[in-house]
Amino acid sequence: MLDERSKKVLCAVIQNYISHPDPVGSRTVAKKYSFNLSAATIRNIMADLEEMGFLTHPHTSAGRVPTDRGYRFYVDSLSARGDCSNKEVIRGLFKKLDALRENLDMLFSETTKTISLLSHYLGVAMSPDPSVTTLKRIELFSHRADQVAAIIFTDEGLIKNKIIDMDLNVTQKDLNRISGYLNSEFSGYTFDEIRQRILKEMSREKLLCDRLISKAIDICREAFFSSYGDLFIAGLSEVLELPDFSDLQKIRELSRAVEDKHTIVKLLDKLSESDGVQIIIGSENSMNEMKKLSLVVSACKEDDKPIGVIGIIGPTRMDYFKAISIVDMTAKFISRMLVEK
Amino acid sequence: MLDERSKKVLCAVIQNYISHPDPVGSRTVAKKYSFNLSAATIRNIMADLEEMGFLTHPHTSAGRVPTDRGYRFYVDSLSARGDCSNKEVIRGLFKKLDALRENLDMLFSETTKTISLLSHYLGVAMSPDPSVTTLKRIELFSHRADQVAAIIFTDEGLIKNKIIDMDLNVTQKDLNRISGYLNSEFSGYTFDEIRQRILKEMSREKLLCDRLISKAIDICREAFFSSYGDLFIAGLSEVLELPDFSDLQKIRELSRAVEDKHTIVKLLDKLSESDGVQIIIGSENSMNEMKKLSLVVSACKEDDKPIGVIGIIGPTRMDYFKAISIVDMTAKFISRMLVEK
DNA sequence: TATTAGCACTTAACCATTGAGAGTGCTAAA
DNA sequence: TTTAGCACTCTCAATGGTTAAGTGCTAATA
Repeated sequence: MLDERSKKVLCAVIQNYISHPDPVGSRTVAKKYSFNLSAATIRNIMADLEEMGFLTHPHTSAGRVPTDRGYRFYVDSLSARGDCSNKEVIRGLFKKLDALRENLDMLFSETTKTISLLSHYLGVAMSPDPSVTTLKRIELFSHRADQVAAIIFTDEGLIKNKIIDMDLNVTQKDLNRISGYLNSEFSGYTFDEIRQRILKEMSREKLLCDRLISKAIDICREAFFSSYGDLFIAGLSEVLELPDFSDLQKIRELSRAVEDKHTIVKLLDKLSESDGVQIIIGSENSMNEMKKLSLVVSACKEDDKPIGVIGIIGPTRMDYFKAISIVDMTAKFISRMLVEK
Repeated sequence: MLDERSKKVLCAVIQNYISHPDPVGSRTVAKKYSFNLSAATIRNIMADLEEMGFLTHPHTSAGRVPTDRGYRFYVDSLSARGDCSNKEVIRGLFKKLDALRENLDMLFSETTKTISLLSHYLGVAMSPDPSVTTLKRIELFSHRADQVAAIIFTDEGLIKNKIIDMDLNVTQKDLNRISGYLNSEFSGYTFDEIRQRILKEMSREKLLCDRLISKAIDICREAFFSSYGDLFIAGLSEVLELPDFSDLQKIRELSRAVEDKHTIVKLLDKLSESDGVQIIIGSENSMNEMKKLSLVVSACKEDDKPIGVIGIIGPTRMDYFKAISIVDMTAKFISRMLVEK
């Protein structure tokens, strides 16, 4: 449906627009990219591309600007991925290696900063959705009066604290028995599975007679009921330098999108299962707040277990090639690093 | 040095400017505030106030605008504090009561959101500087190969995880002995004191012979060496609605200030010792990034122990009265809540 | 002597006009 | 099928004139 020549013109328009935020005209394309065609011909082609929905007009006498569909075509044709051996990236990431040892949260938060510095867009990262992490061990301590502290270790190397309110006093001895029971019963299961099993257990009335075990189940319900991973975003000041966010209205939209972490979390959550770099352009996204932004993300995996999502948020007019290669490299780097450890 | 009338004019100018972001002229003051004086007289007074450094001129034919010194005078004369019984505030805060039970981090993060919603400025909160928190108990677990997880409970109710790299394998049994030793030795001391004691212990060569204890000291060094508290900031989209941040340059400055958490942490840290609401206006602040912003903060204390700092960051043209009362109430509310618990 | 009215002056903000420049669409010729 | 040419459209920046707000100063006033 698109002949070779049209494709080239489309890509030329997009590339030019990405590097230079003004609508691009037929003359520019004819001159800068060595088609042996006159401006008039290019003009005709561009008119066709517009009719097909790949380009638009801000107004009659302005050049062409890509639509989301245009970007999509461009991105899909960008097959050469990830191997832009950007030394800068590698060095930057190596420096962050230390942070990893500390804890995953630290790693993710540093990663977002690095990504944003490298890409000049927003860096995002989300630690794994707890529902798919696997319980390794749980330890319980009486904390303050009426409160129990649960320390949860996962196979992924995460440590989570939960403070649980209790309606009656429980001794440390009781807690030890409870944690013993929980570990023997639930260790090796994901939080999701544990939740489901708890629901089943609860229906067995026999167990409810054992006060301690019903207590244990209460604790579990609290401890494993945590919906989403943590979200990290960095680089707002970086992105405000872009001409795309030169007017107040757009900045407000952006800041709302960034502050409404819930939206982004839901979005990233959907993508955390898939492999490789994924791209969502503008309105392809179902979230209203993000309609004018694009996402380039990749899941990080340790062997086959998802251990988080990292990515870039930027304007639809984004340097997708650069973004893809940064995200790809970073995700692979983190995955590799975690396997080695 | 300032007669009663001048004071009143100054306050009138500032109040008007706070509620309405345009330079205020002599006519406005004469009309809106019932001085029985003509505009001309007000004009003379304003000229005097300008000479004394309380007001400025954006340009010759514009009205007056307060200087930082002017704001300072105004704020100092605002003695009626905190008792603006704002029902809204109270209700909003009560809702957050649940979050407290979870953990302090959650509480602080929610508090910033509430504060920003109520004030329409940035809400900030910093959890306590670890160096002044008191160790209640430490538990050690072998985590992954070569890694030990330290769970630190403080008297303040905080729980901290630290993952510590070990150069040699230690069994769980060893870890239990180590934690037993640490608890008997350091429980009840602040992190600062612990650090100092460790330095002393290390010089006693006798102990170094006991491999386990030297190991323990290694662990401590890692575990208690954490410089600052966590900083939470919320409400950027709120603050972008203000006319004070209507141009790009100012927004960039603001976003840089917000992203450079280190600067704010240092600033808040200085204020975490003092009692009551403290106010820093524009250039009174030593940090360059914050020269055009004001801070209204208060330390939260449990009995006499500092458990964090909360506050508001906004433009120098801030509704200080409202800000002060919100900060004061919130800080007192949190302090009270934590004592009761 | 303190206050006020009046007036000249300054400046920003708004508005309409203008011309240049960029780019298009269309037509007719190659 | 491609291209040259041309009329047309639209933005943008500069220009200039007008208005409104506000000042500072001076002279009159209570």
